[in-house]
Amino acid sequence: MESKDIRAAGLKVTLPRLKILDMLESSGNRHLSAEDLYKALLDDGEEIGLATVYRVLTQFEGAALVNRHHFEGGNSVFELSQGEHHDHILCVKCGRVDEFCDEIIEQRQRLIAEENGYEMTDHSLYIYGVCSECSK
Amino acid sequence: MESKDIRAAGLKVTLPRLKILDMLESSGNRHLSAEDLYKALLDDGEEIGLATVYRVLTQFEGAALVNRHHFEGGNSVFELSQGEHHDHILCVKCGRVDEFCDEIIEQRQRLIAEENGYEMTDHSLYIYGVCSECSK
DNA sequence: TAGTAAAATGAGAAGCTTTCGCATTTGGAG
DNA sequence: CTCCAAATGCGAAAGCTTCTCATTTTACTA
Repeated sequence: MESKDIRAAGLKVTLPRLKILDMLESSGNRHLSAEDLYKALLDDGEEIGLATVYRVLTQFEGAALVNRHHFEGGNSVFELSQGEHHDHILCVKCGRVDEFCDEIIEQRQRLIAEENGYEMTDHSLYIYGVCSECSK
Repeated sequence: MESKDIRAAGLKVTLPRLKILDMLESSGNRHLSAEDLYKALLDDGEEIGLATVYRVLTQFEGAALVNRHHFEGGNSVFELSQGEHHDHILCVKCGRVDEFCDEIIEQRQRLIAEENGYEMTDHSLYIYGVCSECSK
């Protein structure tokens, strides 16, 4: 029950928003596209519109409840922003996604931003490759 | 005259392809969207179709003549792949793009891929921030 | 240098993801 | 319980990118 998170974001606690949050938590896949989420909810018998899914995800992103990623060659995917920041490494064959944190890279990024006269607001790092399963 | 590059890619040397290459070289902006390129060519009085621009850029990408980037929140941009690999830092206010290379980050990425059992094929790193001009 | 087959082009249609507009419904404060 | 602002659902519309196909161009050959 995370109604408080929704309320804390200044949003009304509505059925669609709760359902979307539930789905993000309970789905085996931590990285879902809006379409994935929409279909999963329909399969569960929910009545919801795709536009609502997009709207809510965008609001949740603004409220830092979810993170949006633009993986190569496709649509946005969303994940619950639980815990600390992390980056992603993905398999170009099977689509598998793994997460990692690397403090050294984070540090270098801050340094590079500074060296170039930027105040860093965000960054995105994706490593693409072939996972161990797919390279057998 | 880089007809040889086009030919080396197994492509016929056609007017549109030469024009696109020229524009990528001569444009002050190293990072152009397909639309930018298309409009710039029209402004130069060329007769070319947008579909051709997309097609050619995709082929050039396959031939490693250009690199395609997906900057946040928008369309693809292309740049001539001259010289060595580099990453990008962009201003979220004015859209300015700077480039940088960081061997330490490159190293860490290779290490992380290895640790996760991936054969790295590619990676993309974008740092977003506010540039010195815009933060005044 | 002309002829020819294959490849490339241009224009518009179509595909996908995402957003918009608006009438209807819902949440929650009073 | 009532009511108003906020949220929803639906279809339409907006980008960006790709596809289709008739026409043109390239590069090879005679």
